[in-house]
Amino acid sequence: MAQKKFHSKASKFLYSRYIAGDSKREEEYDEEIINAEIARKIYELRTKAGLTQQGLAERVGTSKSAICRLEDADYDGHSLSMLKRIAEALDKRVVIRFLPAKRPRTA
Amino acid sequence: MAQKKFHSKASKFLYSRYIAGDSKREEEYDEEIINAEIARKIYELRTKAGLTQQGLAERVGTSKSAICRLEDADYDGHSLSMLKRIAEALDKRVVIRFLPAKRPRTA
DNA sequence: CCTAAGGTTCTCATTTTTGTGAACTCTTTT
DNA sequence: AAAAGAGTTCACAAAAATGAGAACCTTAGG
Repeated sequence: MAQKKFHSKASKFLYSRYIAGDSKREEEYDEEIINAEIARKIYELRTKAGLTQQGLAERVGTSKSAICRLEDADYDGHSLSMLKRIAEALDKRVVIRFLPAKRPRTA
Repeated sequence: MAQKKFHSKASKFLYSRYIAGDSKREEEYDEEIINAEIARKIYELRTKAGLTQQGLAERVGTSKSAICRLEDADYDGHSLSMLKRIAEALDKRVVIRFLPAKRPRTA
């Protein structure tokens, strides 16, 4: 039934970015990495909850295409309100933190 | 120069909510509490960085009134993109987590 | 082969968030 | 007292996210 496509996009993205060794522009990618991480987390939580995109969509009160969009690593439009809705639907809560900017510098 | 109004709103909000003993509807407030927390954190980070709303606004690339809005505990429109901009301006990074819904139940 | 489930992508109307300036309060400084 | 600095609030235009349906791909099953 399902496709063997895990969170392929997110992974692929993280890989290509991290391995690329583009260390000088890491900061620029930080933003995109956060998006990819969120996408992956949503995917993870959804599948672990045994839900299809359709199923989660119903719980959240939106459409499958909207869920799909959220699980796209390239999606840059995450809002806190949506994350909260997702979390609630999966019996989780969202926590936001401001941590010191990681500057691994020369790895 | 400044006003002696700390993060009064955030505090007031958290107080009134927590102390109210409205324990049966805590979940409903969870959402609002997150907003209040974000507002407080932004205020905290900004002042600790020795910046005025105007100063932070310039770094972020927006107006003082926009910053003021973000520090309002009742503001419900936080977007991840804005939080990332704020974080970047303050040399921080945003971390999002989905934690198990806290159900302190009968405290 | 045909069908259905799960997922992806596209488009577009609607809703929400952001940007901005103005007006106002309070406080400190000159 | 007047002016300037910091913060708040309001209103409205501009930009961005969401809602939703349709079309499409792929795999699993009958």
